Amino acid sequence: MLEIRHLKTLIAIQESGNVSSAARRVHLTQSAISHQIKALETHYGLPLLERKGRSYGLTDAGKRLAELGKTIFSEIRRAERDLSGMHENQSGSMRIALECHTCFDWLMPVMDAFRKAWPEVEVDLVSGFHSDPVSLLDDRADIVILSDALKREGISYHPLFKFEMLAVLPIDHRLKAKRFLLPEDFAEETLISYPVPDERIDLMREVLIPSGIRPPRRTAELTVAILQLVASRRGIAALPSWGLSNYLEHDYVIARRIGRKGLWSGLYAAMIREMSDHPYMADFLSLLKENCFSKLKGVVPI
Amino acid sequence: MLEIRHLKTLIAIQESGNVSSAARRVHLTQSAISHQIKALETHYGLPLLERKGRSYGLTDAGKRLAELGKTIFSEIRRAERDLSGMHENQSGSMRIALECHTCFDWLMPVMDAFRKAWPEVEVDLVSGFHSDPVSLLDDRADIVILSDALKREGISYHPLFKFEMLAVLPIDHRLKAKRFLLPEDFAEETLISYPVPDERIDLMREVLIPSGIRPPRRTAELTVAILQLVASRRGIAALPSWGLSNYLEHDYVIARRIGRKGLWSGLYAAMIREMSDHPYMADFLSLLKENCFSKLKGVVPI
DNA sequence: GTCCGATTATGAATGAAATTCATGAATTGA
DNA sequence: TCAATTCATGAATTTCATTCATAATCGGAC
Repeated sequence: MLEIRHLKTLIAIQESGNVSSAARRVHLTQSAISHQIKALETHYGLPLLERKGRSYGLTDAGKRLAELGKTIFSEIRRAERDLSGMHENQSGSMRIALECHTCFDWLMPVMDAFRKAWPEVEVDLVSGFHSDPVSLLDDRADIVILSDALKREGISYHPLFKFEMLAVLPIDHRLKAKRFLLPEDFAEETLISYPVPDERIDLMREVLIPSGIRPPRRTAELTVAILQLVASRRGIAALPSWGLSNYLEHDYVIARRIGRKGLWSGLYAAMIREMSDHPYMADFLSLLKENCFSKLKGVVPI
Repeated sequence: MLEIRHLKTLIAIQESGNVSSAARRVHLTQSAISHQIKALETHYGLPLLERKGRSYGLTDAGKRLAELGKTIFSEIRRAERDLSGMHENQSGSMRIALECHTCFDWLMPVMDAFRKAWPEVEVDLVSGFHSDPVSLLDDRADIVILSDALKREGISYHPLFKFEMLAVLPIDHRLKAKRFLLPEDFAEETLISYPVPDERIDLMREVLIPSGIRPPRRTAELTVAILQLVASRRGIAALPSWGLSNYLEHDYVIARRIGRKGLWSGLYAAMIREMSDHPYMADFLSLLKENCFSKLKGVVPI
């Protein structure tokens, strides 16, 4: 009766807080999830979801099953790693290139976990950015984390997640009363960003350039440095929501939506198609996804 | 990809030593098992079964997955017990009646495990035998372990396993050269058995009475006592193969097949249909089955 | 209050995929 | 060598999870 897929679903619900986005996460329709849960509930004769108006969470029983799921998945991964160890190909290289500066923040723990699991694989971060990041796969990198998936033959793209870019303002900024910012609002501000060309900045490419607005820019290498500049009123920035929660909670800065619907961006992992068969690559990908969804607030599956 | 059912299958193969009987165990055809294993093998790119002529077992990879299965199932059972604990009905009674004397031997560990898991349930062994054991369910027992499944309305029967009854002889018996015994062979022997009427002895009911042979009988309450009497040449007995392996290995007695095809008997658990819904009953049943197949040699699913 | 948007529930239809069926090949024991 | 087992495999079938279509529910905006 109980199947792996049920546990996957429950965990997705727990982590995303509602059925619809859990459905997206496990690549099913909302209907499928509802049916699954209902089947489980009638089987165990216990409610698994708490449907109290807006707040929608797992009951104790649901939580217990989600917990079961987590231990089971970690057991499965351990076993599958052991299996991979019985293969020949357990050594190799993994050069990771990042298009997105902020990604350093969550990539580190993933890399650590990976190194533990695959001590024979040589992991490297490829620094230096490129106008066509995919071309790095030709010689300099084995996997590229990038935000635009321009398909190219022979390259496989693995969607990681979607997230919102928020405008970051000092706490007492003149725009703080607005619920969301419009392109005009940026006209008189200095935009603080990573040191990359305009077209590599989502806010510029998607919002400001189309509106003909070109605010002065100032750059910093590290996310914390950008935030510090914002906090000290040197300008405003646009950063992924998931990198911000800590600073927002401590009232270091404030964040506002960009445009009525928000400015959304997606992250993908790209690699030479043949590479994705390598067990260690598959494992890295699953570590990657798992980590995003369980650790990063506000990320949504693509 | 990997699913619960695969793990069930692998464990069944490991415990039964070949695909066909594993198939019976999981209530599938042999073909289904083959397909399943093949799918797993191509997915992991590793062989899971060792097909070396006669000896047919799991490879290291297969063993690793079977191990994974076992830990997963024990996790699942733990979780499901916790879920049952969230129910109201966690107390109750469980009076077990046995038709088969030898069953005491393997029932004890099951009862112990059960008592640990369901401390609130009062477990009792109902002693005293009955010509119609099912009728015990009317008032004196909640579950009956019996060897013949005469269906009765409102009673649910749960097949446990099938096993062979072997004739047990002293090591230097005159019949020791025979590969199997025929009814005539019993004519001059004393039959040592549990103290129950002729019709309750499989050997009598199925073999000797139909052949008009009525050897003298002598009885003992305990299996060890019967074996002792046999070893000291007071007669021969017929006992389930799974209760014998210890004694055979130590050359305390020898065992021979009864009839060319052997004398087979089946064991069932019967209970009032409504009872089988109770979570603790379901749990007891699964403990029961699990225990039979993993601990008893030579038992086959029905 | 009610209209709208978002979210969940549910029955029926669909479709993918697991299972069975029908064989063939391989091995063993008589 | 012949029957009897056991496993493998491609095709047919059946099962059952998922999707589709739609209703119900709920909260917030006006």
